Amino acid sequence: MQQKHIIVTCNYAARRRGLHKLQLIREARKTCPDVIIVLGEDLTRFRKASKDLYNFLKSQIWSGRAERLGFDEVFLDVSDIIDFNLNILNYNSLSDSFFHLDRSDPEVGFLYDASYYAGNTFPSSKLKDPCRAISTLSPSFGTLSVSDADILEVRLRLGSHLAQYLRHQLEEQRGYTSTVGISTNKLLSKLVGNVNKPNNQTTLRPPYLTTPDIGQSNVLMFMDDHEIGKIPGIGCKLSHKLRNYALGHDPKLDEGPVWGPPRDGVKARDVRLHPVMGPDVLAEVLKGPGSHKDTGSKVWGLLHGVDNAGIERARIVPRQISIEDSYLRLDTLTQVKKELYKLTISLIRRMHLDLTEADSDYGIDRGDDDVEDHGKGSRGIIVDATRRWLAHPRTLRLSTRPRPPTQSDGTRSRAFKRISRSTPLPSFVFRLNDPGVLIADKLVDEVVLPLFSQLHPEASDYDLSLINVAVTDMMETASDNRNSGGRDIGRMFKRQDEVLKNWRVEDRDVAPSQDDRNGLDDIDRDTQSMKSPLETPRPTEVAKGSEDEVLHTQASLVDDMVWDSDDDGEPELSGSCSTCGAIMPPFAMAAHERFHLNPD
DNA sequence: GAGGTATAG
DNA sequence: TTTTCTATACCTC
Repeated sequence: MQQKHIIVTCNYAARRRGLHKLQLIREARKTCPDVIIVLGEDLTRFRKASKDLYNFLKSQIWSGRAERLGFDEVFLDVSDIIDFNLNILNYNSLSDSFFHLDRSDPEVGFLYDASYYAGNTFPSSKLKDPCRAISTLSPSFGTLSVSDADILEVRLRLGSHLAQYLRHQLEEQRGYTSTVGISTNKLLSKLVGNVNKPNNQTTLRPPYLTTPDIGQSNVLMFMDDHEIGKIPGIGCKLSHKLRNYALGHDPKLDEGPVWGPPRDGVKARDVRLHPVMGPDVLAEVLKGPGSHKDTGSKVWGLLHGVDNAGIERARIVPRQISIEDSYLRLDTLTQVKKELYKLTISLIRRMHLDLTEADSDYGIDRGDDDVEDHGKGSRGIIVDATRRWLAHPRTLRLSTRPRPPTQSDGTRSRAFKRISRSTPLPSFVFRLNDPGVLIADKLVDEVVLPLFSQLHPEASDYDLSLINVAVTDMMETASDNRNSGGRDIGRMFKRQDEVLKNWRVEDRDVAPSQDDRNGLDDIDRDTQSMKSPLETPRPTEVAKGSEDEVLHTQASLVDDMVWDSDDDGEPELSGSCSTCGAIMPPFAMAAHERFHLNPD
């Protein structure tokens, strides 16, 4: 798929032929003359497919904990499902197990063989040893002290079967193939998902701890062989510093333009086993602008497969929406105005697509927020008084990337940084029955151009390689509950009175003044205390998807470890739906039941 | 709050 | 040409 002069992404067939992401078009054609390149400028379809993928996967799990990573990956926390099935597992007949997918309906689920893993494992099992570790789980299970390692073994097996089931459902019901990793946290499940791709799944086998009787931890073994830069959370800056350090260079004496994979061969083990290495040394090595406070211990954890980050529910609305374009040359005000106008039109359209929904009672609708079809043409900005805003951004930001001035000594400065200015977003952009073109026009004149002048005060002393226009600082309208999985709804309703003071949820609603906003800031979940997966090993799955055809379908399943059933913060004033288990205030249940009866 | 850095797909 | 177009979290001031 092409953007500008670049192949931005390609499917596995193309990769097998030697193509890769961010490759120049001409290179790609040379490598693979019969390549089919499609323009990939309009991502509307992909956004929609991504949303569909996410909603589908989320609908299959109990916890509501489904987190997106990009368009095509989803982490799922399925701990509760695994624990439920673990508790009712009959160890005398593992081969004839039934996996329950519904707490209250024992008919819902599938048959499976709990004496082995579904799909691949890492390390791969040469010989199928179906009964390993299970011998210790005797019929007297209840009175025996079963080791954490044995429980983890079974939980991961269950996870592997659930993953296989979900992948099958995804293919049957949605037509997406997928790749999945199953482990106890996001880091491990994502990485182990890479072991067999595409269209496959891999479970990271125990032991997760190194012990005298069991032996070396598979987690360490697995992590140790990873290139330092392949570890999620260690990007090019950190890996560069780590490489320099591990190779014995004085970080200050680092020289040479480090580009591409500069120096290879530095693995996680090289850093981990480096003399005197530890969180403090790492903190020292990695410190610098842009690194966060905790970098040392964070990276030290990553090297050991430790990742305490929980799986976060996706938000109803994004935190920001931005539209950008890059240019070979952009240095006149006339050109700039034209581009700002184009970007602003796009931005308004995206705001309507992603920040509004069809109006409906209780905010519990049939999920039909498909305004996409109306929003396509460049002038086709939706004008629809029956829609309402899900969130009002309060800030508009304009960023540019000035082309670095060529130095007199011929050396081109490498700095390629963005600069930005922001300002409150005027409320006229929320008028749903004004033509978008007029809104964009007004916005450019009154807000965007002044911002541009702030960024570039000299009338014609700029050469821009990029412009970005963004809206940020979303104020969500609290009557929507669809991303809460039921958990926060009690709290949201408690706040509704205050919220309604500020927001007209109708056609002409206007953003409240900044002074008026009440306690919406801490609408986030209570902070949970989390344990290290290695201290308390419990299975997690990550599913990633195959990158086939049009759709990148990476779904990551993470089976718990973060949430215990006793602290999920459900509000007291709520009932739960007998069909789907969603938690909601009693008065919302009637409408919710109608939703089940009439799904589309 | 404002502006910038780092990371990811 | 460290590139494309986004999105997020977190840093300092």
